[in-house]
Amino acid sequence: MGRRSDHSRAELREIIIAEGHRQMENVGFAHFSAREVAKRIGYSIGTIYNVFGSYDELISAINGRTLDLWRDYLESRLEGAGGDRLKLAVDAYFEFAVVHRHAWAALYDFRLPDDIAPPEDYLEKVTAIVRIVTREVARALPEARTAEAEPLARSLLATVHGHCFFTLNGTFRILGERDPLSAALERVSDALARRT
Amino acid sequence: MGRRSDHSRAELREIIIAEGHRQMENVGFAHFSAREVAKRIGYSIGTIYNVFGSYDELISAINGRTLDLWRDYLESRLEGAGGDRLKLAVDAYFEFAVVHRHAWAALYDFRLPDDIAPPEDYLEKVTAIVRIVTREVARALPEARTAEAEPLARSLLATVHGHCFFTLNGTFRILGERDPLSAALERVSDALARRT
DNA sequence: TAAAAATAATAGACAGTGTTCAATTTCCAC
DNA sequence: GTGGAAATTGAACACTGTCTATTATTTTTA
Repeated sequence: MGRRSDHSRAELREIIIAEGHRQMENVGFAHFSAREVAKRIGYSIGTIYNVFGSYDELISAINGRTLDLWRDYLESRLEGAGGDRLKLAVDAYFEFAVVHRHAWAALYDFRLPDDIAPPEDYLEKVTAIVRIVTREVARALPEARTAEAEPLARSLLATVHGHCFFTLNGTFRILGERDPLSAALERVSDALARRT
Repeated sequence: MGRRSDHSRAELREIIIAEGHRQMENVGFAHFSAREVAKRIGYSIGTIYNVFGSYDELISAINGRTLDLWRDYLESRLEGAGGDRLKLAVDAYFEFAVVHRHAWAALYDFRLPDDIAPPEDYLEKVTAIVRIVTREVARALPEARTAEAEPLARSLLATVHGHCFFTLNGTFRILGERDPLSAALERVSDALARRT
C-alpha cells in the first residue's frame, strides 16, 4: 500500500504519541514496544520510523507528553490555592507519580546515549516544571532569602524526587517506611527553616 | 556436548556474576545481554538459564554484587575516620555512584514484576547499607534525638539519592546545578539542625 | 566392575525486539 | 492526463530472552 493521506504528518505524530503514551502507562518502559503501538493505531512499523526517525525520539516525545501532563496537574492543583502552597506542590508531585506510575518511571528509566543531547522542547518541558517549583519556593521563603530560591528549588526537587522514587521502586517498603510523603515534607520544611 | 565439569555450580555462578557485573559496568542495563555474558565466559546461553533460572534472577545477582561493593566502599571510607563522618558517607555515596555509574544505575533501572518479591539475600544487602547510614546518623545526632535515627536515615538516604540521581541522569546539568554534592550536604545538615 | 543416577552443558527453535530501505500507492499541481 | 512529491508498507536483518530435548561426563550404587 502507499499513501493513504488520512492524516497529515502532524496529525499522525499526535496519534502516535497519544497511543504511545497510553501504552507506556499500561505496560511500562521495560515492556514498551514501538511495533505494538503501530499495530494498535493500524499503521505499520515503518511509518513510526518515518515520523520519528528513531526509537529514542519516539520515547522522548512520549516522555515529553508525560511532562506536559505533570506540569498541567501541578498548576491545576496550585491554582488559586492559599496556605501552604509548597506542601500542596509536594503532594501533587507524589500524586502524579503514583497515579501515572509507569509513565512517570519512564522519565527516569530512559536515558539517551551520553553523546546525544535531549531535544530542545524536552528541555523546555523540564524547566517549565522547575519554574513552577522555583516560584513556589520563592513564595515560601522570607524575602531576605529570595536569592536562594533557584538553587534551593533544584535541591528540594531532588529531595522530593528521592522520596518519591524510593516509594515507587519499593525501597521504602523494604525499609519499613510507612509515610514517605511526610518524610519528604519534613526535609522541605527543614530547608525553609534553615538559619543562614 | 555434555558435562565438562570444569566448574561446580557454585564456581560457575561466581564466574557468571563476575563477568555479568563487568558487562554491566561497561555497557549499562539497557545494552546488557545475557547471551553476550555467556559468550565471553565460553559457555552457551542455556547454561546461564540452568544456573540462574531466569534473566531477572541473573540481574538481581549482578545488582547484589554491586551492593556488596558499595557497602564495602562505604565501610572502607569510614573506617577509623573522625570528624564529620556523615559528610564522608555522603561523599562516598556520590563517589561510588560516579565511578560505577552504569552498575549503580542498574540498581534502579531494573525492577522486578510487581508480584515477585526480591530474593532474600538481596534485601539483606540493601539493609546492610542502610544500617551503615543509620549508625552514622545516630552518631551525628544529639543523644536526645537518637530515636529519630532510623526514620531520619531512610529520609536522608532518599535525599542524597535524589541529588545523586539528578547528577548522573543529567537533570542537574539541564538545570545548571554546578555543585550537587554541596546541595545534598546542606539538606543533610538542615535535617540534623532541625529543632524538634 | 557394571549399571544407574545425578550433574553439567549444549544448541536449536520460538517469539519477540529495533532498524533499515527499496518498492508501492496515492494525492496534487500543472 | 502526467509527473513529481508525499505517505506507507512489509520484508529482511541482526539482535534479544526463553525453553527444552539431548548429550556427555561423573559419581554413586549394587
